[in-house]
Amino acid sequence: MSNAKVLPLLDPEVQGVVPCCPPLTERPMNAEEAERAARMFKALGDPVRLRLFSAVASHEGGEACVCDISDVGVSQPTVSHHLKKLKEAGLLTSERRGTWVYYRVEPSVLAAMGQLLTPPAAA
Amino acid sequence: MSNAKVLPLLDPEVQGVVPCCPPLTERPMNAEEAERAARMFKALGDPVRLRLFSAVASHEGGEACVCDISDVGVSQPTVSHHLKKLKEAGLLTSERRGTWVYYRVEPSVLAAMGQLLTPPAAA
DNA sequence: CGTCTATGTTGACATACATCGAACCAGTAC
DNA sequence: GTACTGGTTCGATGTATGTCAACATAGACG
Repeated sequence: MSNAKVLPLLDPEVQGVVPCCPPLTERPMNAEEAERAARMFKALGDPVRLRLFSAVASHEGGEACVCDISDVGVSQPTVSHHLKKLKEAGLLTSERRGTWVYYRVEPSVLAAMGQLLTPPAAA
Repeated sequence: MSNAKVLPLLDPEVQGVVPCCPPLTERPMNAEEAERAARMFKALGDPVRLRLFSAVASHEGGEACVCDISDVGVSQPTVSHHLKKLKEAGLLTSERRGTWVYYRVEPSVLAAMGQLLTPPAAA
C-alpha cells in the first residue's frame, strides 16, 4: 500500500493500454505480448514523438505544458496529434488546468520498457 | 583492450547506425538524437519484428538460425524482410554458415536502449 | 552437371501514418 | 456579450510500411 512504487512493473490503473514486461531476452515473446509492447515502441518510433516525450519526461515536476514543448519543428496541430498518440499508447497522460493543458509521463511505463530491454544478466 | 564490454554503452564498431544514449528523462532530446533513437524504437515497433528480435535475443548462445524463429505467423519473405529491417536498424547482425543464416543481437543495443529509458533516479 | 532446401529480393497492393491548413472548442479578459 | 489565446479535431494529401506471391541466389548433395 502506501505507494505501489515497490513494484515498478505496471500498475493496473493505466487505462488498460499498457501491461508488458517479460524481459525481451528471457524467452521468445508470444503474439499477444509482442502486440502490446510493440504499441509502446512504435509510439516512440517517431523522432517528433520521441522529442515530445523526452521534453515532458525531462521537464521539472515531470509534467509540461504543451506551450513549453511544442518547439519541435512541426505545426501545432501535428504536435497535438503526436501527443494524442503518446496518450493512446499509455505513455502520457494529460490534464487541463485553466488555459493550458499539461502532459505528464506515466512513470510505470519507463520502468516497464526498461525492464523489457534488460540485457541477459550482464553476460 | 581484452574486450570492450566494460563500457556497455555503445561501441563504435557498430557500422554507424547506433549511437544514442542521453537518458530520455535527463534533458530534452535534440532533433539528431531523436532521429537516431527513433530508428531503433521504430524497428521494435512492429509485433512481428519484436517477436523475431525476442526469439533471437532469448535463443541459446545469443544467436538463432532463421529456421528456428520463422514461426511468427507470416510468410517467409515477410520474415526475411523484417530481419533485414532489424539489421538495418543496427539491432541484429547476420552471418551465413553453410546452408543456414544465423542472426544475433548486437549486445550494446540493449544496454543503450535500456539506458535511454532509465527512470529519473528512482524518484 | 542438376536438384533440392534455405534465404533473400522484387514488384504489386492495401493500409497506416505524418503532415498541414482550416475549422472548432475551452478559458480568460475585456 | 465580443475578442483573444491555447489546444484539439477535421479533411485532404503524399509517403511509408506490412504483406504476399513469384522469382532469384547460395550452398549441399547426388
